[in-house]
Amino acid sequence: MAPLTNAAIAQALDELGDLYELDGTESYRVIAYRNAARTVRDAAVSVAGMVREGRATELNGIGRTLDTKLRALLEDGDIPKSRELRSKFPPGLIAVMHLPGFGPKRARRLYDELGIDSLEALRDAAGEGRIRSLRGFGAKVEDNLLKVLADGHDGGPQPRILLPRALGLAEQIAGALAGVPGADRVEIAGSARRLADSVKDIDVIATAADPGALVRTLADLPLIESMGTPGDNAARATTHTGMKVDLQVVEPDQFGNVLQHLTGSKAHNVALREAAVRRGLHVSQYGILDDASGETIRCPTEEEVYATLGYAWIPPELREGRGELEAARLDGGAGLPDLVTVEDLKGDLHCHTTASDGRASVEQMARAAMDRGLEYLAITDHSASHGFGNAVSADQLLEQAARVRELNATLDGFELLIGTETNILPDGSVDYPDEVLAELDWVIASVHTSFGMAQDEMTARMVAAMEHPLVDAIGHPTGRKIETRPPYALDVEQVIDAAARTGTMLEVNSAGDRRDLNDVYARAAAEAGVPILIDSDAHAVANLAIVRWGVATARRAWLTADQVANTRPWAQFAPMRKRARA
DNA sequence: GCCGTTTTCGGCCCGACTGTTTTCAGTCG
Repeated sequence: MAPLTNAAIAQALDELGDLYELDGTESYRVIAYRNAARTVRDAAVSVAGMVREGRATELNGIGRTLDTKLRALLEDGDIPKSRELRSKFPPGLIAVMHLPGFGPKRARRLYDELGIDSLEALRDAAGEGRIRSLRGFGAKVEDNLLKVLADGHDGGPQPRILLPRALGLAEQIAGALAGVPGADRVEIAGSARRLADSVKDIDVIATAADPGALVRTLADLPLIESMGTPGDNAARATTHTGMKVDLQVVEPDQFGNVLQHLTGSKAHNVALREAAVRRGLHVSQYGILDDASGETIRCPTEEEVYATLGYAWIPPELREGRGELEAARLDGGAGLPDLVTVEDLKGDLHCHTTASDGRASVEQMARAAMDRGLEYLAITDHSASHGFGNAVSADQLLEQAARVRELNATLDGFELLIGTETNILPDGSVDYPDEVLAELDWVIASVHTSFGMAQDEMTARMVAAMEHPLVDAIGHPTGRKIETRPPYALDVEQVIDAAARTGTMLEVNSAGDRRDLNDVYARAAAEAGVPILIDSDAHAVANLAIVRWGVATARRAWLTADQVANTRPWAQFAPMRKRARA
């Protein structure tokens, strides 16, 4: 049987949590399953492997009971308790439970009292007015339910907006509000501020002499489609693209508390508050209640919030409950990393031109890179067997190499490199002859075909490519597309090991729908000593700027400038290439 | 179910909102 992926294990734990919740078990057990599922999903190493080695309880939130259940899952393909509870509740009930406004209690009563076992049965019952007959349910619940179903909710996770688009909206809104006379501080909070892969809604927090003016300005913005009923100090709006926007205008003396609270993440805040309780402090968005004095400490800035709790200020990108609190402790923490910035980047090692599927010439890309202040740029058009855009034959590539070298000779203080993004074929070979690759300055190898291979085959394919002495780096190593395509089946742990062993760099591709490696894997790779690249993969001049998103992922991966290879000047980067070390 | 600078037992973040209710349960972030 194929080894279970972390995603599959996490799904099994979430399912059992759902079933326990329907069964009415105590809530802390359900929370424990959700926490464990999250830990497994975020793990950079194979959890199945850890279970087999008897090390699963080293993972945060996995104890002896869960270890036993995971063993059963790996050995028999299922958890006995899951099997038992599945026979007790119809599968459609979990979807009912996950509808907005519903939960385990309501789903259970609908099942027990009306026999509702699916979304279809629920829709029928609501249409016939049977829901409102139940005690505790009324006409409003029924109306809202029909609306939710009409909106296409199916009890699954709601689609999220990619960060570039969401942050673009948020920055427009915050910028407009900051320009209102009397507006003081205006900040974006939430997952957009943490630069997460995707965002559900936008939170904006402000201080202002005239809060009403901010609310009115928000309502009048062209990108706003509708407003909920605005209060004096808060409003909820919806953009034409369907994004929810929450604005809160708060008192200056608790701005830090609110900003910290609304930036999250939930996991970070829970960990922060649990640690605070042990020290007699209770954290909320309104302040920090000190048990000893009975006083509530209000903080104008986030720095004061963290300092009051005994921590250095923590960059939002790190607030995911992944060890940042321990590192930030003022009394003996290891210290937080000095995170890489866009300004640290000295070169871009992955871009395309009209030779393959780009929209600009070599010269245009080079000039644009120089205008951005970069010191080097590698032209890496797609290779001979590429299926879309123009395929570049070996001869064409060599001709392009000559042109690039000629142009490079005319560029003062800039290194224009000729490279390629060569395809990794299913057998792990690449699609140019070695003699051609040897003529180049730089080679990225990427998978663009046969995504459906089994994990061991795909891993072997990737490792074989890394064994190639002329492959300097692997592009978008897991192939995921955020919100639309899962990564291909890949043992990333093995890929990282092979990268470290062979001296192959791993890319964090900056495309807003890729950001691949992701934050978890990029962190693991850097910790294993693998040099990380942050590349634009630009297909047009303007796209060179999207390294912003790659840097965002790198920061969420705790990366310092030193761990990112292309923060170095060319003279230091050049000898790091595998071809220069042979 | 997990976990330990009070604890191997007894805790486990904090508050808002909604809809249904005469005081609160359930859900959400």
